[in-house]
Amino acid sequence: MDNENNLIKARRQKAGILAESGVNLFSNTFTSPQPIKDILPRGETLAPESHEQDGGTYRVAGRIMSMRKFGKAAFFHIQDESGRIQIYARRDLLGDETFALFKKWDVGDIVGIEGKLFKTKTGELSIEAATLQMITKSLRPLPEKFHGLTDVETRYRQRYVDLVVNPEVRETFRKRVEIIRLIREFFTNRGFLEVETPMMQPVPGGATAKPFKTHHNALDMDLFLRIAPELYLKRLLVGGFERVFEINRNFRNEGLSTRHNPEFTMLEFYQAYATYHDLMDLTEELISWLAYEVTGSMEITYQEVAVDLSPPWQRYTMDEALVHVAGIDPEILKDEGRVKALAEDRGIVLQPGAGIGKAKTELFELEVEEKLINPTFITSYPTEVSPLARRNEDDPSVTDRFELFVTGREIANAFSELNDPVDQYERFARQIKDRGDDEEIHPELDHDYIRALEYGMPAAAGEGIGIDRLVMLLTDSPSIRDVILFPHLKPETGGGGKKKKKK
RNA sequence: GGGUCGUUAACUCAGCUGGUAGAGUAUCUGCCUUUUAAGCAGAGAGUCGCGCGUUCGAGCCGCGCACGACCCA
Repeated sequence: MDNENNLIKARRQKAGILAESGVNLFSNTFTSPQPIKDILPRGETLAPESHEQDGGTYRVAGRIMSMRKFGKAAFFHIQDESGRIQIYARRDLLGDETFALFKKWDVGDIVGIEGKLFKTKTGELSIEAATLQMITKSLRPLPEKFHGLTDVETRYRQRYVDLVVNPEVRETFRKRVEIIRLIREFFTNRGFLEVETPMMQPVPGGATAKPFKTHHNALDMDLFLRIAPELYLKRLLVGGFERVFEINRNFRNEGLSTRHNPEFTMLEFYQAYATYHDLMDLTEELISWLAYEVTGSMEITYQEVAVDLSPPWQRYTMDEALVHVAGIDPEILKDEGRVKALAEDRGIVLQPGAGIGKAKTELFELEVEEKLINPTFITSYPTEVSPLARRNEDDPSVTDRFELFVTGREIANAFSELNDPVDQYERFARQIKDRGDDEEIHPELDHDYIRALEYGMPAAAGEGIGIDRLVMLLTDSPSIRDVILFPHLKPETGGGGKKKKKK
């Protein structure tokens, strides 16, 4: 072990001494401790420097987070999942032999304590240890108690340490769990069925993105990690499930950033006999409710910017947004040539085949998106950029689609679904024909999906909400890596001496 | 992919104009039975991310690489 420093050596030595004295360093006999949180209220009526008279013995287990040793006594804090409490250990109560072994305990060890409750003269509720048990000896020192662990790289790579020492990180991930639980509750209460569809797909579809490729050996066939569950969920509408949702991972083989992880969690839901207007109402209700449940208010702060999630939310067509938010003359929007000229004037490079719809979308992304701080629905997306959405009945150049933006970021994407198999086939075929060597568009057509549509899919609306970005918003987290327990990082091996040591 | 910044003890960080490595916490030893970042005295602990170069001499200057952060595409 060339990576051991003197701190780890000291701990190994202490562990050795304890083991020679008959201490089990990894015991599993201290069962069913009480949650620390349940004990804390008993301190409310206790006076400083007094013992609880009729409380009996308490039994707690957790990790030692601080240690103040004296010659013949010590104070330390232990932390379990629910909270933290101070323990007082004194030699005259524990006996010379036990106390001598106790002196080999370190911050980071996981231990079990039994004893009576009392309050110190400074008023802190504490347990006076009557018995002590080593449960797990820790061989690595925890980060320093005052500054804690702040190096983001180490925090992401060694999330287990981050979780031990940074309570706000534990809180963020508890909130993430709560948000997902509430989403399930919300949809289940509205008659939606939670389903699981393939993560490994022979033809990846439902989005425009580069997929990860894998291989099934026994079948000797390539498979792709899904970029979206959409086409399978809509097959379920064909099958007669009228309201379905799925919360699971999508995988996209693209760059990493504060907003992109190669695997990310998506909520997708589909409702038969509904339109995208219904989904706007539903989305408004869902997210404002989540904010209230999780943060206690619909008015939140994200990275020091105030965001009001109270309904109703602003709704603009893309053209309206270009006029009202970007300040573009509405006359220009009527003319393909002038829109393209404006786009090029703003530095946008349009592909040869691009039409007015693509140009408007590019202008929107450049001039409007980041200005949409409070939740805003953008509707009437050009058909050109919406291969799976239903055309608007009055204006076939746009689709019955919306995207939701909050703090300048896309949070949701929804549309009334295209269910005409002929139209869908033609759009797929055109995409494939025009794909060139674009890896974001799969060269094979999903014939089975077309076949499903030919059986008839009820009119429906569907939506996807990026859970990670939603959790970022509701937990005020600046990076997607702050809301994913184990975000993807490059391997830490290689020349780096520091990295090697941390391994 | 491009730019900027960062990487020094286990953790958090200093390190001047290039002159041979520092602090606090943690660790070890001694004292200490109501502490709260406990205290007092002492000690040990480093491949300065990696490599090449410039130089009498590099943590510091140059080039390349790795990893990370932020911004841009």
